[in-house]
This record gives sequence, C-alpha cells and structure tokens, in this order.
Amino acid sequence: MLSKKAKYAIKALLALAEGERDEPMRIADLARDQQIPPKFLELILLGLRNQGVLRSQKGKGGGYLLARDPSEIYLGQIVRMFDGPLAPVPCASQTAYVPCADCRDEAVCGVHLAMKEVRDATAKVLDGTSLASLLTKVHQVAPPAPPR
Amino acid sequence: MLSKKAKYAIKALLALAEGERDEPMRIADLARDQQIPPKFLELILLGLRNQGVLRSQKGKGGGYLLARDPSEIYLGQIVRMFDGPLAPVPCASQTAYVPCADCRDEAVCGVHLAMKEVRDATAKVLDGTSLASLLTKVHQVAPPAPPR
DNA sequence: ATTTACTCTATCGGATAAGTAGAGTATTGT
DNA sequence: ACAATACTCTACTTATCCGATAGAGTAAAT
Repeated sequence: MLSKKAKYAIKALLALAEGERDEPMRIADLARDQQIPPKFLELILLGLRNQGVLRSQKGKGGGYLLARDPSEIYLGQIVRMFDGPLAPVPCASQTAYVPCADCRDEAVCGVHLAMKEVRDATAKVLDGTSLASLLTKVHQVAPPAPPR
Repeated sequence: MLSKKAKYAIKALLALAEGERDEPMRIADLARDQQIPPKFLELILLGLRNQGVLRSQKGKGGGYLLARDPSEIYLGQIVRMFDGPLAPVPCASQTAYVPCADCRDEAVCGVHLAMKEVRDATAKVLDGTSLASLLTKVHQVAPPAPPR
C-alpha cells in the first residue's frame, strides 16, 4: 500500500515538473491545487527538500522548485523515501536487505523466491519511471494546457 | 509490505503441498516446522479453510489438507485474502476498485498511471505463481528429500 | 520593520498488525 | 460411554504507525 505521504509527494512533484521552470510554487497553492492538507504537505515537501529532491526559497516570491531535471527524478527514490523498501519482505530487498529470523535457508524459501520476483517487477516500474516520462504518458492522454 | 499472516500462510501451504497427499498435518507440527506461533497459525489456517483453500479433519489423526491440487492454488488469492488488493492505491485495483476523493480526473493522474503499472506487474507474478510452480522452482535449487 | 513563506519539533487520535487466551465442538480409539 | 485429540471461534491486549494539526522559529524581500 502506498502511503498518503508518498502519493501526495508524487502529485506535488508532478505539479512542479509541469509548472514553469524556476518559478517557485508556494505550499499553499500546491495544497489547494492538488487537494492536500496544507500542513501535511508542508512536512512532505520539507522531507523532499532535505533529501535534495527540492530546493526552496524563503520570503516573498518564495516557494519550492525541483532541484534537478524531471527526467532525473525517479519514482523509486520517492516511494522508498516515504514508504521504505519496495520489497514485500525485508529478505527480498535490494536496498535494505534483512534476513528473516524464521527462515532456515533463504535459497530454498518459496516466500523469498516469489517475493524477490515481486520486488524486481516493482523496481523495474518505479526505478524506470521519472517525472518526465510519467508526464509524457499523461500528455498522451490529454495534452497540457499551452503556456500563454 | 506482506503481512506476517500472508507470509505464514504461504509457508504453511508450501509445507502442505510438499508433504504426503491426503495425510493431514497438525497445526502444532506445522507451527514447529515453520517457526510460526501456534495460536497465530491456528487463526491463519482457519481462514484458509473458510475460504475453501484447505480442508480439515477433527479428532485424532486429524489436521489440515489442501482442498485442491497445488497447481490450482495461486499466491494472488492468498495474498489478497490476508492483505487486500495488490494495487498500491485503491484506484489502481482490478479486484477492489475505489476512486480517489482527491483526484480530479483519473485518466490524467500520474499516480494512477504509474500505480496501475505496478499493480499489473505484481499481479502478473502472484497470479501466475501456483504452489506447484513455486515448489518446482525451489526444487531446482535443492531437490526435495525423496519419500521413503 | 513588516510581511511573506519556509523550518522544525511536538503532539494526538484512530486504525491496524501481531500475538494470546480460553471456552467450545467434533472425531477417534478403547 | 468416555477420555484424549485436535480443530473452531470470539474476544482481547499491546504496540506501532499513519494521517493530520499546532505553534513557535528563521530567513528573505520590499
């Protein structure tokens, strides 16, 4: 299950990726546009900033900006950041491997085997999807409003 | 994240699939062999029975048996039964679709798009893996102890 | 100086997961 | 019949975490 934090983070990042480049967006505006509780979004954006995904600008005219190109921000990083490893069980995780206490031999564990396949399939999708590529797909359905 | 219930369920089912056909296995034995708290396993097996995955036999010589062939029991059913839909978000679920309250238009929602891909990839693995096929894979690594 | 807007820590209520307890029921063997 | 075996079912406890909110603090712009 994707947490609300991760979900809101992706929504906000997509909005930032779609907006004007180097035009900071305010928390309040993002929250309103994306239907996210403002104080909750605040927390999320702060986390993204501290991970180096976003930059921020204080004071009037301030707000948040992407810290790098949308083609270099992958969903895998965002989801892991808020929800932890992609693998359904720790023993199947690539980035945060922890063995199971109740497992005699991992090489012969059916759960391990099957869940490794799930984690690989998930990682293939999320680590292969950037904000830019996701926006492209969205725009194939409905083209973006042209900037004036 | 896979719940312990789902994990224990799969482990127990694999043990049953590997054991003698039509030889009931006792909760206590399964619990000991698979390192699962006995009373907790009790609950899990009861659930599997009530879903028609297992049959049970009371009294001396009793225990649990698979209700159908291992090649016809799929991980997808087991995981859904204990952990709910495979999709990371309800709006991406095939079997339990629920729209998001905070979503203006699903067709244009990046989260929806990406998570549908994740759910499809996960479903492909879990609905494509039966107890029998999983055991086959395990046995490719280490052949089973031959029955005496 | 004042306004704007991000920064950070603390807190709270509710839900859920994991596990435990115990009384009840059906079946088998003697 | 009756005792032993083993599943059946409901209720409960405990801990943890998620989602959300509050409020004081800091930096930048005008």
